Amino acid sequence: MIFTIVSLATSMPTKRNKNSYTNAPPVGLEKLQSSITVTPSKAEPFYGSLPRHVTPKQVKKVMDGSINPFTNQPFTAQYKRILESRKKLPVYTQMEEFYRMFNKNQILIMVGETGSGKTTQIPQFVCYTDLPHTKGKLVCCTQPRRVAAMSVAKRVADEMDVPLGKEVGYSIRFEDMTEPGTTFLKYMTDGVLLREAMNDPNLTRYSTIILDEAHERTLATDILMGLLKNLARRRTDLKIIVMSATLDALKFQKYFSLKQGKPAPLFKVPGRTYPVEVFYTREPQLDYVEAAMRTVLMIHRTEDPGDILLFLTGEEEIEDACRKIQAEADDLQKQDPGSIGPLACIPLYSSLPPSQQQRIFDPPPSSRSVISPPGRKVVVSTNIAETSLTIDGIVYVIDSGFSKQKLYNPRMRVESLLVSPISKASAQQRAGRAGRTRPGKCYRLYTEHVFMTELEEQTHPEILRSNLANTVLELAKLGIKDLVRFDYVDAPAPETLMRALELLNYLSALDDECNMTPLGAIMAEFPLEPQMAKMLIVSPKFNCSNEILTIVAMLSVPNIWNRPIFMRREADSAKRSLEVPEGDHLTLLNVYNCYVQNIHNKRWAWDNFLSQRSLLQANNIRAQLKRYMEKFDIGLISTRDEIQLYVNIRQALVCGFFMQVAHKGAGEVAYVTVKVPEVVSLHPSCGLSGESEWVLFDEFVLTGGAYVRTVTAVKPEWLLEFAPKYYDINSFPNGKMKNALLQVQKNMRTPSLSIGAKKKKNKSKNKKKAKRDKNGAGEENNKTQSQAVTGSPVADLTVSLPSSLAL
DNA sequence: GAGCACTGC
Repeated sequence: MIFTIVSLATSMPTKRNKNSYTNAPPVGLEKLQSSITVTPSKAEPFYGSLPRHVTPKQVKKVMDGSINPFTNQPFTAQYKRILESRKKLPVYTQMEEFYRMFNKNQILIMVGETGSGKTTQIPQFVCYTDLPHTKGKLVCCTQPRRVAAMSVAKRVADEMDVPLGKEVGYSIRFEDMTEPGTTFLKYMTDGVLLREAMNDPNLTRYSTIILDEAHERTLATDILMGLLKNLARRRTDLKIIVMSATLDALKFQKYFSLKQGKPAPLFKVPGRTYPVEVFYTREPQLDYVEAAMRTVLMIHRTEDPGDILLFLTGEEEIEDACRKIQAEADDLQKQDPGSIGPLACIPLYSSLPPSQQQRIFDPPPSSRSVISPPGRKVVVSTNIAETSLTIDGIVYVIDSGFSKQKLYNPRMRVESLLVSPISKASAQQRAGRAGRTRPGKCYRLYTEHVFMTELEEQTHPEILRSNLANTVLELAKLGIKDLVRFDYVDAPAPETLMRALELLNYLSALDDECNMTPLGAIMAEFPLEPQMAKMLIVSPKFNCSNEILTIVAMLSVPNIWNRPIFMRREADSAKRSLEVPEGDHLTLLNVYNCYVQNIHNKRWAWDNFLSQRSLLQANNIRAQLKRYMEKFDIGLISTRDEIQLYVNIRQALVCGFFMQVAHKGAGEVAYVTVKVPEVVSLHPSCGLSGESEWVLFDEFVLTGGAYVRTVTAVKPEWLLEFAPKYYDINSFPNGKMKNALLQVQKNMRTPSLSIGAKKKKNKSKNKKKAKRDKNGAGEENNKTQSQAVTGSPVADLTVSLPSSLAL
């Protein structure tokens, strides 16, 4: 494979640039510092200052002073030390420009590349002029990830010389490190701010809201942008800063334009990274995994010391590549130990246990002898290393050009993962990972032509790739009635919105005019998918809310089953011993109960091939949801008799998941999903024993084939009884499914028939009818889909509310 | 008889 050097990655400043930051402070700053006279221990450094009228000169004076203006305590030596390093950040040198723009404008777009210091400094700058503590307000800064919110808050607390959780804090799910009345600068995940908006649409607590990493376009950030743009008109005192990477700036400037045709002002700060040389292949590569392996070995043989980061798409691919690279590199070294050093290949993906993930920070292997060259570390990673994790010492990046991306198919109502080409922005981000500690190289396993002509500029924002049921419910709770005309940065497909509305209507969360029902208002408060929220809220009616609470928590965490490659048989047999024959949902309940019984046995999870991390997380989520249940006075109820309990649970499942049901007629091989017919198989991990004509499932996955995963057997009578609106038989296309349901309905009306007789009758009738209906069923299906969207009056609204709810 | 890209409440 031949690479050609084509370009230096754009927007990477040269090394000289960097030195100018570290060695010599900008002229203006130097002058200013020497002219500052430190006022000795004056009690109020901000005495007489008005919020938003503080000048940069005053700010610098206070920063360089001896008294912390926010606590009136003397600054520590650590503060002074950190301040000196802060002064070297690119953003610090543009403080005056920032204040000029911030004081003059309500909305500001800010662009700052890696290393500019925007995430740590801008919120502090804002505090120095906003003086939120003087008016009982807060400044907040959102992050897409929990870890970032926590670690940045810690850093900024140190920089401001205050304990974390006091003046500076953070708020993430399960953890609120703030002190009401004291905290005035709060880092938080975007999801938490969105939750706060649901209870206070004016976000009155905040004087300034900063959305960081807006270019990542998470669902929560996108919705927040829409809300804030609107809120800015109602609350003219609120200031908004949207921070992003360069490429998206103009889009955000136009979106946040307050006056027609006048884009929002842009504040731009250069980054501080090293140049990265980019190489492309001359020819397209048919097999990128193979090409990647050859490139790793080529670098190892011929390039200077420095670690390698290789981007592939998923766990299996990564483990496979690691084994092969390791084997080949070991061979090479054996053959020629004098000129080739040892190589350590380390996999990285999110489902890896944390101890394994830590390995990426190990130093490269040391050379075996004095004459042999130094060792090299190769990290083979998913996209997790693109944004979430930073590895120091990476000099070479190999970019396969692919990643797994979530896609939503509104017609099939299925979210699935698909290996897809990355965007230019993503390719640039990957390349940048090579230039964090010194100049680096990036090898792209595709041609420059492909890069220029075939890659999209940006990765499609999440809002265009997701099932929006949850988002639509949140918007409804936020009082957004007209979803189609909501001011999205990028509007989702109308069909996706229709699907969400349809689901919420069937769940009785929205009425036929799309008004939120009392039930919907409570559902929106739960941090759950609408199906699960509904199921949990109605579960006291079935005397099993205690158990449904557990099941919902277990369904909210990543896969709990460990299955190590060399111990599959043992893992499978351990799983079998925990399985409940009626269905996987009951198995999850059983696993959780066993986990709690053995909570003091640290080896229990390990011995049973279960993920300790997922079980712990389920326990956390269960506790949080339990608090919500108490808040809404939803009773925790159990049923003593286990047989009855299991029936009750399966009935409660139907109340949430009646749209996720598949049917297999007698004598048929495959299951077919209801209403929108798709042929599906039970996922091999499914523990359901025996034949079950009707099954309810949690997930529909498209991997190789169409599978349903986490499956429980249900009775068709329950479908008709607990979801009469969806199972309105007239809305079904003629065919086997309709006949089966008609038969069930008939039997429900004539309960005098014995069970045995019922079964016989069913069978013979179904067969005859099935033959008649064989033709033309496909056409009918299409009709049903469009009918389903309009829907009929909410028949089961009254049934949906638990009697314990006084509404 | 298959496989959880990555986040978040």
